[in-house]
Amino acid sequence: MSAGPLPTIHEVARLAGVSVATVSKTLNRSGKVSELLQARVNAAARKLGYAPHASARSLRSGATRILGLLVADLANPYFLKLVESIEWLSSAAGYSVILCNSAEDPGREERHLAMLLSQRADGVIVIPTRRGWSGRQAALADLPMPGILVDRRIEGLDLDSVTTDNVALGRLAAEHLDDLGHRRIAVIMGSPEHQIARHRLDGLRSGLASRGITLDERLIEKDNFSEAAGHAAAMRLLRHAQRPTAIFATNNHLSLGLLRAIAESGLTIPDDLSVIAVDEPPWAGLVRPGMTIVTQPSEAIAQTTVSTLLSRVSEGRSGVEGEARSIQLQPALVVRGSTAAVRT
Amino acid sequence: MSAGPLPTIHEVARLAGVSVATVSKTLNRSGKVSELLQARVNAAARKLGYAPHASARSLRSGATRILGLLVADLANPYFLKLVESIEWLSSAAGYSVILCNSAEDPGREERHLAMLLSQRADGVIVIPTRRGWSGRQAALADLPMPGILVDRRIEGLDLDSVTTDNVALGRLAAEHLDDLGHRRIAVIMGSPEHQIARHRLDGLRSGLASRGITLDERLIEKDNFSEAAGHAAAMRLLRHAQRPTAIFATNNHLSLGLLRAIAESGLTIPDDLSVIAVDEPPWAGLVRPGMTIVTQPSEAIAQTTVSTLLSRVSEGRSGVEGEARSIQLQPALVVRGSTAAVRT
DNA sequence: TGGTCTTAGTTAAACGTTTTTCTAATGAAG
DNA sequence: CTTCATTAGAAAAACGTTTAACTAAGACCA
Repeated sequence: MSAGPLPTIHEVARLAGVSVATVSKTLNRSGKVSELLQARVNAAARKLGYAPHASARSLRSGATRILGLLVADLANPYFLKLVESIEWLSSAAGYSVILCNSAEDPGREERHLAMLLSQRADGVIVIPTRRGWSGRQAALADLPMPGILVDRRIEGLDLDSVTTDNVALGRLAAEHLDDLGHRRIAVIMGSPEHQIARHRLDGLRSGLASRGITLDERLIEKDNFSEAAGHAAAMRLLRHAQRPTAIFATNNHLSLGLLRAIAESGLTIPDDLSVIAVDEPPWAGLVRPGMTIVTQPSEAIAQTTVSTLLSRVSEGRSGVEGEARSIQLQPALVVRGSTAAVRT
Repeated sequence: MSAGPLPTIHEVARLAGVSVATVSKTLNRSGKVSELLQARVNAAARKLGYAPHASARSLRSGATRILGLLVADLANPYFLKLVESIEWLSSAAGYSVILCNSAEDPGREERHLAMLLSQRADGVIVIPTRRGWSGRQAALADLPMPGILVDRRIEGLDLDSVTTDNVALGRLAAEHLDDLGHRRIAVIMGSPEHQIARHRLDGLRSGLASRGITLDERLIEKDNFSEAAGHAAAMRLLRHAQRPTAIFATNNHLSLGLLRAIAESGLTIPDDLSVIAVDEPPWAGLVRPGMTIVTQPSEAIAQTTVSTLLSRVSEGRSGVEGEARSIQLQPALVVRGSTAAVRT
């Protein structure tokens, strides 16, 4: 915070003894400029510490090289991983990222979207809030720039999307538990209105069914996605007359609550109970025998998201409409010590 | 992604039957416009779905209403909390945030800084990387917009800063452990070159000293800040001939490693060992008796940061130089079950 | 009545780029 | 020696705002 006003392209041009057009062409490597003048221009620019004015540039050129990243909930470690990767990839591709946290509040989400529109972001990546989309798909559909949904899809909205195959995720858990001989399997599923939770449960159910096992509906705990809810649900399950031999927690918060409940009950994993969770929480190392998990391919999701969006961006706003790509990526099973063969 | 080109202020003006100046004044509530015309303008703007072009606006007005947020390491939960709060407060104040993660890489940090300069952010918030600042303070000092350092300070750089009083933090830990009668106190401090770690250690040492206790230098484990380092250090301490009765881990990653080591050793907290950590990690609930911690006031830090920066912004670039404010906020002790009176 | 003050509104300049159009110079071809 | 392309570079227009400078119309006053 010392220098006065920043140098403009005109001052660079004057110092180099050329026209502003030549400076622009040199700095952008567009058009033909002789070696000699290029050298003079570059020297002048360096000497003055010239930094092109992004607003002026985008006003004229129509591109901002800014991406909007609208996240439903930054506190969710899985979303955070996505944010990290997306920021990394975007900046590698020469784009800056405006971060917006909607904190699961549709109102904030809408305001942020309006801001990104005013900002003329070249593209918008949206991890949408769980609720409040019923009447507001329009806000996204009418966006004049390319947009892409991540992790959660919005029903009835014709937009590119990248998500985990959550049915497959549930099925992976089912197959693993069956392989270990489990029959009394419980699920802490979170909110039954949430599409993702439903898909995971469906996957589990159908996976078990295809092995000839019927999921006991009384062992499905539904509530919300908080740690407290996970804890409460776990407590109910553990007090059950016939305790389940395995529990599937469909989300990070829930599994944290589950683990706390198990610790408080003095039970031992996996001797008394097998546990399988979703995604690698940062504290996975704390669970003694290691956590068996089904993971979403966050890296690949980020990568696909950014490359799909950027390809739409370069297609131009004239990109052929009505053929939204909806990409599903496959989860993976990571077996560690928290699941074991059922005691006979 | 449906509508064609976005409407400009001219089209709003034409539809409302007024001049563009009148539209501008109405929308910005600057200058005098009659009720009648205001109504016509607002109606026209709404009808067309007009969203002012931020680049054009800032080109002319000189302000972008964008803040740059340069974070040393997004994966650090404490920094993440700061990011969340800062984004929240900024957006409440009408500013958008460009998020940059330097991932502790000075090179990335420098490139991001250049980008924020080009972007003409109105202000820049920097949580600087640990290393690589020796020769590069210039990059920050020469920034033509207000900047502010958070969490870490850079020696010899005359810039506003908001940090935790880390000496006080160490002292809090010292007093608590002394109150419980601990004498053999170990520290897992991370890198000794890191100012923050040094301050915390200094605080612990001086706190103990003022109670007449000398910190055993052989129980100070120095390495880096990774979980692995924390684990290794803990293992060494636990194997010590005379095991310490309490361990102070100065950072989130380190305490995670420490807890893992304790779990693997089959020791019980706090019966065999008291543990005190810094900051509330998301998995604090997993530790059975609850974690005793010294917390940094992340909310207050974010608040102070944003308000200080924004006041600098409104002071204008002519803000009186050379009187950088360096603000220190006080940590707090949260006593839970992981510390207990030493066994006699 | 004629002059001066306000006031609501318009006109036009300016912000710093990119890009289209134009110019002058060089060289090749006839 | 013309004529015609080709080329490197310059001049100028344009992007969409804000804002300074201007104008016309009342209102007020002597």
